[in-house]
Amino acid sequence: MSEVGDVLAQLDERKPRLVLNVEGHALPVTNLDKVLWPAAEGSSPLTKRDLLRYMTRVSPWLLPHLAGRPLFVTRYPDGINGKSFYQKHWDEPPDFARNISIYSSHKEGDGDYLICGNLATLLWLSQMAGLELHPWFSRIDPQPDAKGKGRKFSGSEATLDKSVLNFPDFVVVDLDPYEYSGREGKGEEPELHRRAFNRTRDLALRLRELLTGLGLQTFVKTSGRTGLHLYLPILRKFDYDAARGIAETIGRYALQQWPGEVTLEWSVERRTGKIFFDYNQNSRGKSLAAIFSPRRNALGTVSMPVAWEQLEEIYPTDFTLRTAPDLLEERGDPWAEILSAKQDLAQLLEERTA
DNA sequence: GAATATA
DNA sequence: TATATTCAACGCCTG
DNA sequence: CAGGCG
Ligand SMILES: [Mn+2]
Ligand SMILES: [Mn+2]
Repeated sequence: MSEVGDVLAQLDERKPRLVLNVEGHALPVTNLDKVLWPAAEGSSPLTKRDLLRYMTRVSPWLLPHLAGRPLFVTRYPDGINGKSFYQKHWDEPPDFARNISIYSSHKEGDGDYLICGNLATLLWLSQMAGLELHPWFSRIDPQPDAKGKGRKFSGSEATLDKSVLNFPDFVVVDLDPYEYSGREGKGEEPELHRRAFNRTRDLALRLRELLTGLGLQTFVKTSGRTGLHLYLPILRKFDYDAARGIAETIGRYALQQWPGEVTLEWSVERRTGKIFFDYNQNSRGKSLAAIFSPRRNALGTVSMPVAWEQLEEIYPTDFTLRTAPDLLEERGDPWAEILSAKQDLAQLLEERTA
């Protein structure tokens, strides 16, 4: 039996706690019937067992996207309505998990970061109620496009600066609609609604047209909450600062082209009515919710990749812990080849400035 | 959620 | 054995 | 340096 089928069969045993055998590793899992996503309008509750099943089923598509990337999580031990917190470092991760030492400017010293390279690590994070996965945009493997870059990440800022971890695989754009439905409580973030999502979708389609015109291939996914994530895969010739500069340039162009739709404002209140073009995540140690990551959303939505041709037919709530695995098995992952579609921005800039 | 301390 | 307490991030920008 | 922000 496949590893996925084997773990799913073990999870069918209706005990509240089990010791899973995952690829030969013993993994204790507890509180399997604890509700992490309470029942909402039109949806039954989702438990920790449901989370483990979901992660197991999507793992064949998810793990390749996490390979070699430092990963942190948002933990919700008491469910999505309970207290949550980020966790980047683990004292003593299980022996099947990989930990690497990376310099941190904040700490002025080294810290250990987790890299998730197997199903056991993924399910251990679920047991820790690490629902939301946040992988870096850079990774430790220099193959195939960063062969000369350093592979030592600790000791000093200078060492990390010149290492492969300072060179992201993507320029990313986070599109967050700040059009409010009017039903939000005071001080709350805008909730998902049709008009705001449709505007965000239309902006994404225009951005795609712009980038296609420059000969660039872009990938799109739902964030799992209200907006969209655009990823532009690049050869690792530019560091994070340069990637951020490119995203900012695209953002300034978009603001000038569509001033009624786009905002680059850092102040939340000044974003009202517009779509926040967030280029600020192009930074070492920052992240967006991973592809296929569950989110803090009443319906149990996940971040789902979408083919551009399908973007006008979808809505973020189409993709949940319940629905995404079947869809993935039917249609496959539109992002599967993203690392084979890396583009030479250095050459493009050279051509266009020449 | 887990480790630790205390009754 | 049961309960209480503590802990779990950080990079960048602006004033 | 503190506070805002994601
Ligand atoms: Mn977003
Ligand atoms: Mn954002």
